[in-house]
Amino acid sequence: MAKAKQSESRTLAADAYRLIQEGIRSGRFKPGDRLRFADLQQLCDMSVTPVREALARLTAEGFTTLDDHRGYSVAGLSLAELRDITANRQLCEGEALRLSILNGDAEWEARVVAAHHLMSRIPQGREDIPSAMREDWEERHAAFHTALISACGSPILLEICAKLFSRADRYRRVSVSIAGASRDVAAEHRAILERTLDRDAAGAVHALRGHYQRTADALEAFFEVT
Amino acid sequence: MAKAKQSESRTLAADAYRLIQEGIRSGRFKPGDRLRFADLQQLCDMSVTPVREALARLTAEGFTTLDDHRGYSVAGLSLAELRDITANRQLCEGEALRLSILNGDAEWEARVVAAHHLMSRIPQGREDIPSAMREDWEERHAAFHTALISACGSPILLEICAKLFSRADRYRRVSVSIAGASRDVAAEHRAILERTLDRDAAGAVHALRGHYQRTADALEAFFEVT
DNA sequence: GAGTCAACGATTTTCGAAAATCCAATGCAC
DNA sequence: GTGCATTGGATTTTCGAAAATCGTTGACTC
Repeated sequence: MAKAKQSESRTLAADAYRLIQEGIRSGRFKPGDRLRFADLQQLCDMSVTPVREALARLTAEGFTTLDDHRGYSVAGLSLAELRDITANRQLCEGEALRLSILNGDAEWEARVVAAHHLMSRIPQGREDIPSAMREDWEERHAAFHTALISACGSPILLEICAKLFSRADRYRRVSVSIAGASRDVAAEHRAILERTLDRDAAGAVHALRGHYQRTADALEAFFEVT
Repeated sequence: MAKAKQSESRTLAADAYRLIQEGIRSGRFKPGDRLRFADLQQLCDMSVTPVREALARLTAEGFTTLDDHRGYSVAGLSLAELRDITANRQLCEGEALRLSILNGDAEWEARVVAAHHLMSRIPQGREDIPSAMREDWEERHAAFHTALISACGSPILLEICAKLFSRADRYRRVSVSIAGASRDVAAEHRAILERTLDRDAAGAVHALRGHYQRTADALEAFFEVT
């Protein structure tokens, strides 16, 4: 009887979800890898049922794929998908940002400024910072982008954006080493922030779309080589 | 030992998914209803595991909601959500249609024309047609809208649109009786078709957005009364 | 009478094993 | 040697029961 202690969450299935997702995002499980239940049960220290539920959720979010009676695998990465994700993020987050600028109040502005500040306190481009710090930056980076669109007023749009963000995350992590090389990411973020606070919707959306485009281009260059 | 015969699909979980979704869309399970495993097991004639997997999928798609340790319920319907779904369909399907017009070839045009023809052969506005026929029309209606955007070149966008479509479907079914009352839905579809074949992207997108707006308005009127 | 707490019943969640399915390897006919 | 059916092992999928959890009832105190 495996006696997993349900450390942080309310169900074992939720723990399994986190563990497996982490394994995929960190690269422990590589694209295309088959995910055997026996292995995952051992990793998560629990029975098959919660693992199965976790995989169902991960599949719905595009992290894994399911072949009937052949089990689950880690979803593959491809240039085509990277471009597709980018295009849809530009569309959806662009619109969400536009709506936020239209609807957002002073509290929203405060959230955006605060999130940006937290992110700017950690240098991202440097190579020598410990990975724990990098992890921290990723988190604050995500928080900044979430704050930007948080006043759009559309729960569904926010959900779509969140899913696209976490899907894009896998691509970002593949190529951490080259990410900040020749770009001034901080300046791009500042530009988005300034135009947002100026309530310049068109300018802010343009800056955001450009930001994503440059991120995708950098990753694409990395992919070509590999 | 329940011996479900796995009629059409490759796994029992897939059968359960279909059965429960049908139960929700048909109104057998009403918004807010709690979905007890005991009931669903009896309905589907299978054990708890595949039912659980089906509910996980349905939850990811917005048909049901999950409270930890309190089980699943049918997602509620609300005016706010209807408006939200409509707005996002206008955004996403609008863009998908624009891209399709940009990229689509003659084969795509043929698919669109064919789908429209099939749909136009069934009168939708009439009250006295059997529900089986109405079911048929719904199917062809969905096929028409799918065909319109099928050449957009973005699998992710197509997936988003499909999910939004099936979510909107629940609202449509609540109010079948008033649907075609004071509108000429067929004319709206024709307008979309014509502008699409003319490769008039802006016009086609405008017509599509208007189509969804009017659909939502009609449903909204129904909701207000109820 | 209002409030707290323990025990119960209903329900979900998880388990470990059985059944079903797939893939690869083997044997056989031609 | 090639093609086809068959068997075996590995893996997924499903089962039925046990464990955990929640909401409620009822008793008890203040």
